[in-house]
Amino acid sequence: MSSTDDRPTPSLEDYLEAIAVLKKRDGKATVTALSKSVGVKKPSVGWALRKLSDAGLVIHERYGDVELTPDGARLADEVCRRHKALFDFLTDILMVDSAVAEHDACAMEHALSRESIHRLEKFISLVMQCYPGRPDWAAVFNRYVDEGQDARVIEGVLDRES
Amino acid sequence: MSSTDDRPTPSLEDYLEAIAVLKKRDGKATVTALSKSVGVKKPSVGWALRKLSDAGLVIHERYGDVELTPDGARLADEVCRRHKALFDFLTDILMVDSAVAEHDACAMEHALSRESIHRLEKFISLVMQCYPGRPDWAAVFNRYVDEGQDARVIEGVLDRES
DNA sequence: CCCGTTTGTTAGAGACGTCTAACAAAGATA
DNA sequence: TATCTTTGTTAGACGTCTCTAACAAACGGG
Repeated sequence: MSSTDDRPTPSLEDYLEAIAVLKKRDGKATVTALSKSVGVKKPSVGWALRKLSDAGLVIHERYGDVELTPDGARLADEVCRRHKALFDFLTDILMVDSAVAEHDACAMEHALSRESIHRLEKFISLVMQCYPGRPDWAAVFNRYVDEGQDARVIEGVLDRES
Repeated sequence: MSSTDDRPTPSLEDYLEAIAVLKKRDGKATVTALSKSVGVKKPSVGWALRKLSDAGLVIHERYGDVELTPDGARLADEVCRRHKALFDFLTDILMVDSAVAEHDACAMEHALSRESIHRLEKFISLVMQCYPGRPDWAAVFNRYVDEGQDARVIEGVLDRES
């Protein structure tokens, strides 16, 4: 029954993700950059940083840059992974327009349980590696998911079943 | 760029969906039933009904049952469709546990653009009808989406490309 | 027909997340 | 160093959505 775990609110996850992205892209995350990136005014960033700070997810001293704590970094990575999986699925598999996919991924990334995200990632990589599916897709995919096998093993399975 | 259109808030969409489901299941939607179904207290339902009523989506006279206006019914149907597509994808294709899928679908159903939902529905029906994919899945799927062809046509495409 | 139960509503409070307006600190430029 | 600009913070308001407590209408059995 533990599907969504305990996460920061969607809003706070957005800030967390933006901090991670900015740090990777620019080397640092400032209030102004966050404000632009998240699409809110600066006082809202201040509010969020206070919240994240209280939750032990960021370090932010007055007028300083924003740093992620280890917990914050871990959570930010998770959000980014969810975002990427959804975006990849939408663009690579459903072939949705990339701006729309970005938008949808942003909105959905807060709602995916660990179980679903895991299976979605597996699904994407399976489809990517192994376009030409064959009869018992369900069995193949299930095996892939359960055992985390790579493409070669799948190929064996497919051969066996085709 | 019109991807998400203008929708009621996620919260109001939940109420709208619940009304539609209850009307289908029980023949009517009462405040108490909505309260249980949505998982909020009755005054919250009252608040939502006021909002939906102001938006012209439901009719609700004091102490009476809730009725959907045509606009409300249309929107409710859209939400249900998004819910179903996500749920079907999670269960039938990703094979996520159905309780988890239900939970995730509920949470994501507010975030899918028309474009994505359309392609997702097509994808599901394609996979369902035509499990054994073949080489150029992308081309096949694109054609299917663009032209809304049924399984027989797809089979032709597949034959041509295998 | 009266009374208890169920159902629905009103009033008011409170968390979340945003905004504007005004101010304070830092940094650049002369 | 005095000032201008950029950046960040504070204070306070607002809209959404929820809750609890208290009350009012409707309903059903005696």
